[in-house]
Amino acid sequence: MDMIDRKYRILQAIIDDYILTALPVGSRTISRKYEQRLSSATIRNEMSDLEELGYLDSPHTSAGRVPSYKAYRLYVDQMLQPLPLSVEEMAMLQKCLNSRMRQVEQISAQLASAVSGMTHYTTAVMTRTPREDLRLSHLQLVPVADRRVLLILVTTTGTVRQTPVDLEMQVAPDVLYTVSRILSSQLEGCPLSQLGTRLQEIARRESDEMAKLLGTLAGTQEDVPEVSSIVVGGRSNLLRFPEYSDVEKARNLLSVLETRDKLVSLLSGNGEMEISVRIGPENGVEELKDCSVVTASYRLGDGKVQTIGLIGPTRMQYGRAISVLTQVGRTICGLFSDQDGELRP
Amino acid sequence: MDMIDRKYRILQAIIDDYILTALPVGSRTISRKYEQRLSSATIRNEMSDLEELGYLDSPHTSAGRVPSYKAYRLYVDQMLQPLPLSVEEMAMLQKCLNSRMRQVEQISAQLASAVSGMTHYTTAVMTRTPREDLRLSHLQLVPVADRRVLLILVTTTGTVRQTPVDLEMQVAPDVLYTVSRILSSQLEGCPLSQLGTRLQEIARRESDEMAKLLGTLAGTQEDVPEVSSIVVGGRSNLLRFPEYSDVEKARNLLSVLETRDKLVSLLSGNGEMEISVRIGPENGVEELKDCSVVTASYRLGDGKVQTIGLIGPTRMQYGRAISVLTQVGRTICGLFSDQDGELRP
DNA sequence: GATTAGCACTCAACACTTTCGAGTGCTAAC
DNA sequence: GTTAGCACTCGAAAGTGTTGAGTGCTAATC
Repeated sequence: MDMIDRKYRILQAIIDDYILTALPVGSRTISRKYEQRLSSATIRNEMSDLEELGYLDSPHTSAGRVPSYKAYRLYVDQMLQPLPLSVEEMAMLQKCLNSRMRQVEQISAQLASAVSGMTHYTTAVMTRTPREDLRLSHLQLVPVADRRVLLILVTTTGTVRQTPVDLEMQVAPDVLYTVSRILSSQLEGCPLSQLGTRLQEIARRESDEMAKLLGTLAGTQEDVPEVSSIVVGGRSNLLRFPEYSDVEKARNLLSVLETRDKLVSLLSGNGEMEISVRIGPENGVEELKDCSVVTASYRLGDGKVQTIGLIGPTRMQYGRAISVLTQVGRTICGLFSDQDGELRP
Repeated sequence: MDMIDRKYRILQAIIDDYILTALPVGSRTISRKYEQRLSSATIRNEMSDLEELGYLDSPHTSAGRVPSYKAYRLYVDQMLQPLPLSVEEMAMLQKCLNSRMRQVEQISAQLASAVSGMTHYTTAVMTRTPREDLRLSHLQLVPVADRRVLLILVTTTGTVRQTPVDLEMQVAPDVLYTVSRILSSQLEGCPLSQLGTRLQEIARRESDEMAKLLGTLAGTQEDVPEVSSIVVGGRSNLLRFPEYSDVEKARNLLSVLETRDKLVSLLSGNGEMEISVRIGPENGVEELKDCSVVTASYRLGDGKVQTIGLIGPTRMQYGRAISVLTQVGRTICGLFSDQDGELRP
């Protein structure tokens, strides 16, 4: 029996137990539940070593020991065994995402609630549209009121964006249609981010009336927000954990979840289709220094990128969290065969 | 000094004090803080009467007394004095709603966060569109992909609704335009709820190809949800109140706020531009039987109806809540001079 | 007759002590 | 290297008094 290996196993047992119970783990517990061939005294010696190595902390002399951040890091990096979901759970996920939904908001909400239900962790779903990816496919002006039109932009990926525009003069529907057709053909393939500038250019080449119209249109295409929506689900789950039975802590946490900026920073900064685990202070938000965040991003086929984040105490069930997010990724990618963010059964 | 009047004043003092402190109120407190000309013994007698009348409860023999639901009801119905907001607060509200926003979701979120910030109560904002009110003003088909078009409906109030439609055959943009124009003129003024039926009717009079197209369009106009969005803000405020320092209670409450149905029922059922106060069990949601809900509805000019609900403990600052909601109503109605849900500075 | 002072009684909250048990570290024996 | 044994530590839980805010009742006072 390799000694290094044994230390490793004991550390793993401690982390597993602590994740399960949230109670400091004593040598006796390990000896009875995990390493029955070793006496508590032996475990004690090992634990003493592990503490010296920085993997364990002791809250006080006669409590058990608690894993340190370093331990969780090691655990996540090396000790995690894949933990497949049950068939029922996968079916549940599939079913939940299957229902016909049109709005991204709705999908996100559904997803957040399903995932938080499955994991018991608070779940945040952020959807953003990387602007550079969006190119114009079709443009249409629709009359709404006398001097008011709706500018509809269809992108190559099928996303639709609508902007109300107030014109300075009245324009006949037929004219609007002609203008739409000309602009459509001239601007096809133009990145949405450059649409304003391109419209200005075209306007410069046009005569008085038309230039004015195009100028007004250009003016509406300035600030398109990148992050479109953030939905949070399963907040009440936070209060299940004994670490937040202190109301003040819970309140802090909840109020972070109400701060859009902090959520964005929590969910940003990892690549596409990649799962990232940020333990404790790693997540960068001061108030969440003893929370961990597991995030995953998926590309939704229509140019949108969705990031799902699970937020829980540092003693999170990382294996479970990662499995669920992986499966969600597979399910979503399988479903999104469509162009406008609509799900297909 | 009228005796009835005095009882009244004492009850009011008790409620006021309890709302402020959340602590059972004793006779001595009232005698010192509110009715200095009366001794505690006198107050005691009055309180004893009030208890017999059902306005006060005593948690146990030697605690003070606590207002009953009946007392709160009386308080709200008869004792409430108008409590105008400060100039700063009104300015804050105005400023917060003033910023240019396009999406109803955004307005709601902003509003929820502002109102919950001002009142320290959790705030839910529901937006719905009474279907019967919506009538078609303009219809436009926009090509998106080969066999895919976007059906855009503009209502008389200026709301825009878009539905992606998959066609069975490819249709040239010019044809789409012509069809749009004809349908627009034929269907103008048609309530959105009847749109599907009307399209079917027209289809029946048409030839093969066209009938198919119209039939497909009609098929998409079936289930338009009435409640479009619910946004909740200031959840963390709940944990400020000592009544929710019991984590289990707080969790229950939070999880009600995550149940869309319950939120809908909480926010539904009061008329337009009217403020409703539902105390404790009156709000009809079992889990919220010791919460009160103050709601107000406003018509947004574009046919949408927004309902704002403040959720807090039964010892809510009703006066304050009502003032804030009244002011919000005024501000919103002032701002919504526009047709498509966009706010104007 | 309404008001009040006075008194006995109640009960939660707080501080304090004791007990208990789960834990540790160390040492000596296996 | 492993383990049994022992002394020690410390938080949690349970028990104990004390305090103070509260009540209800009665008798005296205005």
